[in-house]
Amino acid sequence: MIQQLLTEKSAKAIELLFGVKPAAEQLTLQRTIINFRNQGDFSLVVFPLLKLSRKSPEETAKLIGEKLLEIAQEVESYSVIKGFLNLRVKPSYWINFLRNNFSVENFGQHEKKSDVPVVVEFSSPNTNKPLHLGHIRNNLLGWSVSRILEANGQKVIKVNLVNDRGIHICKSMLAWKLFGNNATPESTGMKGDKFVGDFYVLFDKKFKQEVAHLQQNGYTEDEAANHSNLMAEARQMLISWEHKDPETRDLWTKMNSWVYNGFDQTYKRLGIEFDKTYYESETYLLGKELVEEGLKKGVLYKKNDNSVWIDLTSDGLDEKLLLRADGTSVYMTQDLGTAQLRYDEFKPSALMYVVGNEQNYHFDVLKLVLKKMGNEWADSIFHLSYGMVELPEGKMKSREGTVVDADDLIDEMINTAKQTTIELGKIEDFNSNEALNLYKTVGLGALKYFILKVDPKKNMVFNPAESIDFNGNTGPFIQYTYARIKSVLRKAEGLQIDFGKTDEMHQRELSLAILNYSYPQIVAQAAQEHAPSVVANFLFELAKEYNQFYHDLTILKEENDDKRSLRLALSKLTSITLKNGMNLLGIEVPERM
RNA sequence: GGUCCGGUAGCUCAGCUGGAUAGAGCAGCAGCCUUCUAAGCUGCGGGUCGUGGGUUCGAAUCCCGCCCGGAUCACCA
Repeated sequence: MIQQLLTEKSAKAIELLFGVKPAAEQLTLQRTIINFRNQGDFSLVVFPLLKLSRKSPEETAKLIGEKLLEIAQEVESYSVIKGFLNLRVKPSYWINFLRNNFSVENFGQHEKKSDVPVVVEFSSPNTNKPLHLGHIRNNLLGWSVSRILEANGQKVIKVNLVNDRGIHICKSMLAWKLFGNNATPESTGMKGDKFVGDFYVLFDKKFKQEVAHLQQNGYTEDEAANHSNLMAEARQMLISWEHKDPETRDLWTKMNSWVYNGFDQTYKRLGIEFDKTYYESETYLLGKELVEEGLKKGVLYKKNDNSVWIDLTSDGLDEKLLLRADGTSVYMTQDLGTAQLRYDEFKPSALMYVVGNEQNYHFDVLKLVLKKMGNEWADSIFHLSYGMVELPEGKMKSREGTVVDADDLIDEMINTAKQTTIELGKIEDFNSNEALNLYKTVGLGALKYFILKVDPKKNMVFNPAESIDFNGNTGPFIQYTYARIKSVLRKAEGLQIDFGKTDEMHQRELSLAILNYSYPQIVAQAAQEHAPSVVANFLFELAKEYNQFYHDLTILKEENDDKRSLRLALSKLTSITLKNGMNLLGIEVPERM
């Protein structure tokens, strides 16, 4: 890596000049800022070195620059501006890099690191309502982070944990039973998850009516809720379910299968799949044994009513319930159990959970409880906490009907892509199938990029009133750049790429080469930070750089064979980098658009 | 109230392991297609980086106080 090499040689130069080896933190080598790119490619900051040199910044920089010309064959020239030593790397270095990499299809893929997998859990929907924009962010993040880890040579197991049981599921079941008239998704022509979701909403509506009615008869709000027949029936249904009552179980199986059918369609459209799906109905009893164990070890304790707790106050958290007085488990108990299950099953190097930041506390507790019970592997638990997607006026609220439905949004994006494409007159020679594929690719590309370009940690704002852009820092911009390059490459087929004795490069060529060169480092950084946004922002920069290159220089019409070869190689490599990078975001890239 | 996260241009976001004159995109204005795809390129206007202190040769970036916004502190999941 050239940065590392230049840093090492600089250290050497300093040692030779001033007789002292500089500390690592005294050596900052950065990409030369854009305004001074004509002066060099990388810059060494000399201020921290003045203590060693005991000379002015300018003089120090000059001395180091001269010395580097002697001892670093990669350095072509230097210039000094204020306290910055700008170094120009010999073009032959980049040419050599291009020669070796310009047609490497898996450019950016790191070598396999180990067979020990990382387990990534994401999506984890409830089966009582359809997926919405928040789920989309979760799914895209989980998918993309998995791809990024894979690109870094790690083995990844993508798992989904479906929340398919509980009182909320019983609510939609009960509503269907009481008010559904045996309707089905087939009989109504509805998507299964939407169909079931409507009954969940219906339950809530009927329940509120009942409560309001009771309140009119003199009950307080709390009393009314407690006297609700509907709620009592839902609770009874949960008990029946837990007793494996056949009729209840049949209804449950039937309605869940409708939901899964709907989810599968959405996952497929998003291009997402899992290696393994867990169901809470099968795992919700796990964790009780762990609690027994914890009691024996004295890590947990029982209160008078027989409920089981852990005291985390000494760690700055609170007391946390793990088993109710009646011995039933809570969310935390289940999660302890599934974590243990997953650890036993895969012996992974890390257990990753892609879950919204509203659950930060939950995961702090989860990790701590496991740790206190003596599980060293608890340290490998990583909560990939992401921010909420909000509307300009704040949170999405189902009550106010402001929740942005996943399918609707996808439809809308594909539709906009269609309109835009037709307006621009891009598809005269496309057959209908090609055209449909293009709309899908571009529409989803816009949506996915829009979401993934934002730092996962941060909340983000989505304004339904403005459609997601197709120009500027967007997915379609990058896709367009790719298609543009492919068009050039198609026309260049048969041309020999052979850059014999090219020894000088245009600034645009240089920048493009260096950006591509840094892509593998970007992939590593994205993995380290668990941030697809790192890749997204890089790709935008690269696409922008290519468009400038494309605008300023000719490629096919260049008559000098060496220059044309260099530009074709740069084009080819850029297309590969764009494609591979977009792939890490789960975004497809069209050959023409 | 405790804990955690955030506050950068009208809007959406980069930059945050300290380094050069704080960057993009959108929106606005002005240009560039008989030339490899104009979903592109170029230019203009737009900033007390919430605020007050501190550390440093140097602070949007690190530390402390305060203000504002959000999340969370459930025998819901």
